[in-house]
Parts: sequence; structure tokens; C-alpha cells
Amino acid sequence: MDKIPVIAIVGVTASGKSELALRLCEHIGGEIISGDSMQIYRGMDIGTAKPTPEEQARVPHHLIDIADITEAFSVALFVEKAARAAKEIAARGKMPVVVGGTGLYIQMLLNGRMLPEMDSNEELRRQLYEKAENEGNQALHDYLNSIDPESAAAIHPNNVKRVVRAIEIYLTTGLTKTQQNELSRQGVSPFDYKLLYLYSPDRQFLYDRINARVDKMMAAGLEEEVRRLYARGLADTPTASQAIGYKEFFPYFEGKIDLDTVVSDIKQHTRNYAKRQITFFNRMENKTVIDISAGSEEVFQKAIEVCR
RNA sequence: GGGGGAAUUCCCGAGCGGCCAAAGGGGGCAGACUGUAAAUCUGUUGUCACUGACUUCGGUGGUUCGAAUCCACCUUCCCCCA
Repeated sequence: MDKIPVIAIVGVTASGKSELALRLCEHIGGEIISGDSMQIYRGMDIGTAKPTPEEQARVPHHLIDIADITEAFSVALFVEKAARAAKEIAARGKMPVVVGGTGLYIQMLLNGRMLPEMDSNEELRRQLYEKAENEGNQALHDYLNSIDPESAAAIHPNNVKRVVRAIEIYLTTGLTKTQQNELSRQGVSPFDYKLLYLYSPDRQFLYDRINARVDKMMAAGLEEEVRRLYARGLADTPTASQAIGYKEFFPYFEGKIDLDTVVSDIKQHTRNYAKRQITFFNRMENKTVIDISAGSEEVFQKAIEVCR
């Protein structure tokens, strides 16, 4: 069976991914698959820089607004849904264009790393966190070491979240994380992809764009959007509550900080996030780096050239 | 005009005679990451000829074997009385 052609566009927040994707899709006849962990949530529009209705009308979009904020989401779900969407788009004779800033999601998708379903076990997690709390991070890590030494060696003891997850995988699936990883590596990617990475070596340029974007979001009514979701319990949701541009409002709504602090927190967190994205994208393989400081027209031309 | 308090490394902020290039946090930089990833975690952050040396804790001058830490004066800021 022939591999499915896919174009993937990654880049830090505010690097111009969406704009490029739209133009590219219009040019080559493509459809967009969002590779973004937060745009999947309905109602989270301004803060996630979700494509507007007008933009979505220009080109079909997938994996946007597919979940309620109260729902949990995960890489496994993303890969499953995105892979299906890509196949459908290709079957229609269109080009699937994956666009997003969630590096892990896109990397897993492109490499064809399907993961078996696994429901999270809240009670088990709670117990494991409690163990770490009471006996120390090292004790929990020692426990992981006793069941999956390889994973233990790869995960820092202080990274409790990951340690818990690794233990949870074994306890609920019967296979260690290491074994699961080996299995997933055996799968062959169904995709033949081109990966474009929008980047600028000028850190200040990136940070300035981020700051400006946050100001625009505020002007566009971000506070009201978050207030609405907060009233619906956003702060207690498993995944959506982690979103930058949203969680920073919580202490403000509780009267603990002022609005200026909220805005500077959002900018700060977004910049920190961008740095992490850069580190992640830098080590992704088979990518073509496109310098965005040249201007959007240049970027577009370069993209067409690469995707030819 | 009188009284009191404060000035610390990029920022906040500990230190209050030696163990201090100076806790901790933030930020920056670098990194890890195949199961919550807009999450989580790690390292590093005065200078250099870097297992040692040198320059830092508002300024100047003292006390002391030795000061960011004590004293005097100066500068700036804050608070109270007027």
C-alpha cells in the first residue's frame, strides 16, 4: 500500500503557521489538521489563536472544536483521530496539512506511533502521588525501577508526573512502558511526510511577536472568554485548565492578583513555552527549517518549493 | 523642620564579623521528553589564565587579623510626627 502524503508545519507560538497553512492549502488543494492540544476545545478561541470562522471557511479544518473543556485529551487520542483524518483527506484526493505547535503530537503522528487505548485510573494516580508525597520522590522512583528499570533510568526521580505515568502504564496494561515503546516502534509510519519548521534565530524577534499577540488577544476580549469558561468550571478540568492564556486568570478571578499581572504572566509563560518548543523542534528529524524573519511571502515561496 | 527604616549579584529577596561569589524564587541560557505535552522535569547563570585567582553587596573613609555584615559622614528612597 502506498504511503499517504502529508505536509506538516511546526513552529513556535506566533510564528505564522496558520497563515502559511491556509495559503498552502489554497494553493495545492489541501485540508488542515490542527496539531494543537488546546484548539480541540470548544469555546477556547481567542486564547488558543484558533482559526476564525472566516479562515475555517477558506479551507476545511479538522480536529478543532472536537471536545468539551471537561474532557481529558491525550497524545494517543490525537494520533488516532489525526491519522484517520489524514487518510480521509487523502482519499478525497486532497493533501493533508498538519499544523500545530504541539511537537509531541505531531512527532508521534508522523512516525506512526499508535498507542493502545488506556483509560486513566484516577484512584491509582492519587495513591502514587500520595506515596511520593509521603515517602519521597525517590521512593516512588525506586518502585518504578523495580518494575521497569529502563524507564526508571530515563526518567528523573523528581519528574513525579512521568514516574507516575510509567507505573500506571504497567499496572493497567500489564506491559511496561519500555515494552509498549518497543511495540509502537515496530509499527511502520503510514505517512510520507514533509516537515516544515518555521523558525527565527532571533530570539528577541520571537518574544516581541509573542508579547504583541497577547496584547491583541486581550483587545479581542480574552478576559470575557476565560470568564465564561471559568464559570463552567475550567479551573477543575483535567487538560483544558493547563492552557496558557487561561490558567493565569484564575487567581485574578479569585481577587488575588490584578489584571496587569495576568497579562504579564501570560506573556511570560508563553515565552517560556516557546523556548521549550524550540528545544523540541530542534531535535525533530527530517525537517526543513524556514526562517520567518524574511517575511510571509518569502516563507510561502520557500514552502511551495519544498513541498513540490 | 523633627523621628524612624531601607539601599545586596539581571529582578525580587535572604544574609547581619570569618564556613559568602553570597540562601531561595523569578528571569535568561542550555537540555530531557513515545501515554496529562500550552504539561512535567534537569543543568547552568560575577570575571578569568576556572580543583585556583581576581572584582562585587549605594558612595567615601574608618574599626578589625578578617566586613555585605560594626562605626562616621555623604547620596537616594520609604514611613511617621510637623
